Amino acid sequence: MNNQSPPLKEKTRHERRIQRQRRVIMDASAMLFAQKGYRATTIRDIAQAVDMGESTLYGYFTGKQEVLQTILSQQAEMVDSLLVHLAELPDRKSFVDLVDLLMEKILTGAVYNRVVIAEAWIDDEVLRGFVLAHWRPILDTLQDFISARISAGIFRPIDPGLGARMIVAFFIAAVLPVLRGVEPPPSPRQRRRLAESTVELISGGFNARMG
Amino acid sequence: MNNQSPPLKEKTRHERRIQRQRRVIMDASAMLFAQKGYRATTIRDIAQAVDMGESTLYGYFTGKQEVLQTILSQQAEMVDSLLVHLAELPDRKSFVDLVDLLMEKILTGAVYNRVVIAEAWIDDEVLRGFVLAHWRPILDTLQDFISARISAGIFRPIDPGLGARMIVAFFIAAVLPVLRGVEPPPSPRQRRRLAESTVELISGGFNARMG
Amino acid sequence: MNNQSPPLKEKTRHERRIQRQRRVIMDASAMLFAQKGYRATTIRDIAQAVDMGESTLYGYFTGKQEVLQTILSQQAEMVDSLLVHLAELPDRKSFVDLVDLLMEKILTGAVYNRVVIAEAWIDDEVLRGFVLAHWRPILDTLQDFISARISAGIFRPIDPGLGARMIVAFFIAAVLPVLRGVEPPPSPRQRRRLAESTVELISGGFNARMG
Amino acid sequence: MNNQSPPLKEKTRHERRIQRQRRVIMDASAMLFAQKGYRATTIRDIAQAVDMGESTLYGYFTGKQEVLQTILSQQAEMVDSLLVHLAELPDRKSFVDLVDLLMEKILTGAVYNRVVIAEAWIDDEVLRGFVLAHWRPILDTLQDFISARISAGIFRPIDPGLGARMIVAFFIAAVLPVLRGVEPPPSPRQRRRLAESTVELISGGFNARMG
DNA sequence: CATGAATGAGCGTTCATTCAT
DNA sequence: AATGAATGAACGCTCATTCAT
Repeated sequence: MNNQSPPLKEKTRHERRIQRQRRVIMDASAMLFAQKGYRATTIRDIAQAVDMGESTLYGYFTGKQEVLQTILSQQAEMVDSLLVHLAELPDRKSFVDLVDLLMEKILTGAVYNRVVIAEAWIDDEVLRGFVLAHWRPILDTLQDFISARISAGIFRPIDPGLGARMIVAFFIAAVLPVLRGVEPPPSPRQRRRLAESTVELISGGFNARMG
Repeated sequence: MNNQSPPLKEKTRHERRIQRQRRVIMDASAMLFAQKGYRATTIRDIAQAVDMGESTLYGYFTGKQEVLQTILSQQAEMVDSLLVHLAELPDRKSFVDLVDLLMEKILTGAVYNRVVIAEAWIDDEVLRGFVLAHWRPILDTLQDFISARISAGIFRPIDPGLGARMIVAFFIAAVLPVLRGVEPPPSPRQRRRLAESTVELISGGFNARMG
Repeated sequence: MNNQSPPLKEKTRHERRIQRQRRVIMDASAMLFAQKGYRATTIRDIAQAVDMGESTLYGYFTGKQEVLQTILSQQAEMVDSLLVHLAELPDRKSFVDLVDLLMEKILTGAVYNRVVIAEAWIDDEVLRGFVLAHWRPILDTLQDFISARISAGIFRPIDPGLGARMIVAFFIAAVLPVLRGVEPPPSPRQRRRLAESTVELISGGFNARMG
Repeated sequence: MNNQSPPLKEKTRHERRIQRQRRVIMDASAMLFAQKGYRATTIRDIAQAVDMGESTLYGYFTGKQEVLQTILSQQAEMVDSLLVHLAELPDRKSFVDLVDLLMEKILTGAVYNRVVIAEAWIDDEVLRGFVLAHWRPILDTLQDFISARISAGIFRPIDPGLGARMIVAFFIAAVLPVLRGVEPPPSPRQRRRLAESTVELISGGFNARMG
């Protein structure tokens, strides 16, 4: 029999329990941080939301600050994970896939991103350490993508920097209302259609083609 | 005796003084709210910034909350004032003027807008009462503007809602880094050029024209 | 069957185990109480020091308070045990032996005594119940000892109370730095020499003898 | 008239008020620290003792810690002030004056010294930074004093280090019960007599002079 | 018997606001 | 009108102790 690893399993079970609890706390905290802001959210609020004693939380996090830090770090990792996909995309798949993927990734865990943005909007350290630092490679990749298409004669010769920023702009415009919670998250179908429209408009612009 | 108007004048002078002080307090507060967030900014911080006693502030505002409310209201009025200009623009002036004007208005008092955004991002009441309520007419106007151009055959038949959102998207992309303070405010020249590039890209898209 | 005494033996073995554990816990606690103070020492500190779960400690003591009480009681018993030796000493052995013995007893388990002093210095109940109550007989014995020597013409006629206090004074001076941990505990040889010097000075004073 | 310095006086008045309040708080705190220990004394205890709101205390001290620090520093200064007197004494005045002076200084503000001792007994930093550091010069002076008397043939040739420690020993023995509060502070007369007895015993020892 | 998890009570501290001058 | 002083309410956090396994 394979009962050679009970100690491992035992440990894993315990650790899984802890991880599960941390998740529960983080989810509730993110929800509250998103709705009221980090500062205005009290430990009591969080404890109430997860139905624990306040002091119990301190068994899973060293304090309110660490809950936020963990949320930020987790989202930073999420952003990093985008890069892996992006790097291979431009050649193999269409522009639409790229936009669709970015949207999907961002909107998954929308509440968490709302928290990240809220903090980054106020705190320089968060902005630089967690947002700019991790998004920069994405922007660079986009810029390379545009440059390559210009070289290939697919795009007309525009400033790649401005171009990259514009893609991000559409992005933000599409995604912000959902993150903020004024629009419901789109279904995969809706998201795909939005991505297609977006790419079409970016590609062709508003202007009518002259016959 | 010369007591014809002195009471009036006295009162006016006094009121002007009060208004001046309220301005000073609001400016300092907005600066601090922008940098540290409303919650994290203490009355003591503000009093120190304007070099007054803490309790003196209560002679000009009923409390910290009212300082914020006043900032929000003021910026809501600013947004309303955009509408007046916008309403006449589409016919007389170019698209570029429109974008340029919007940018200019938004970036004037950037700190105030940063505060508005920070609060609206967190507080539903602020979002609805001060932001959505006042920006909605602007969006509608943009949508009308696009519809009109489609009817006129200038734009190709796209969804006007999506179009309006895209204009706002560029807008946000151009303006957000300045509001956030990661980019310096552009000079009028730079702003104009940015507006031109933006409009050009919106109009023509990225794609190369086929011969 | 051989179950005549097993229950007894079993119980005894068990009790010994418990006593051993209590000792371990008390030693670690005394160390920590001495270094950081009773209040500042947490159950967690103790548990960590003895490598047990925190709640396990409650199987051996009813709480932190009882650990302290046990330490205090134990040292009170130690002081009582001094009396047995003292009572017979003055006649049979020299003054030096007396001082030496006291020093040895006090410095054995120095950490425990440091804790006792710390508590007695702060808590009236501890001072009266554990320190004064048990030291009083020692002081009385010393006083009797001095009175007897005065009667015998060995000491000159001084106030026996003041004399007893002075012996204790030398005592404290010699012992306090070791208890406090600013001096290492003396070797038996060093202790003997210190006792001799002390007694010599007490006997003869500082003054040079006039020819 | 001498009303040229009102601003100075005004400032002084305000500062005096603050100093007075700090004194009140320190006195009450020292009392409580002495009775229950620093750790066991809560801000609420202190606030209650001085009949203030808890938060009011923070207008005078940055926290509980600073109250203790101030007490410690103050007593350290007191000890330093002893040195000034000591330096001139040995030649001009008698040994008795020296002992009497030391006693008086130590017993003035006995509660404060009790707190200092309590902390020094537990906290190494306090012991070294506030006690040893400031008492060392006193001990050195005593040692010099003894050496000088030995050279002059007044004292017999004993170890000056041991001698100094013995003087301190008597000192501690005389003073400790008062600091601890088990004996009332002596009147100046009583103190003088105690000093005289002490010096006599130190000088001549217990032993009867042999005819 | 041993223990990690849970928790209520309470701590030191902050701060928007009010009060007395 | 201006202000330093005062404060209640609430916050983040700790810890001795209990509980469930």
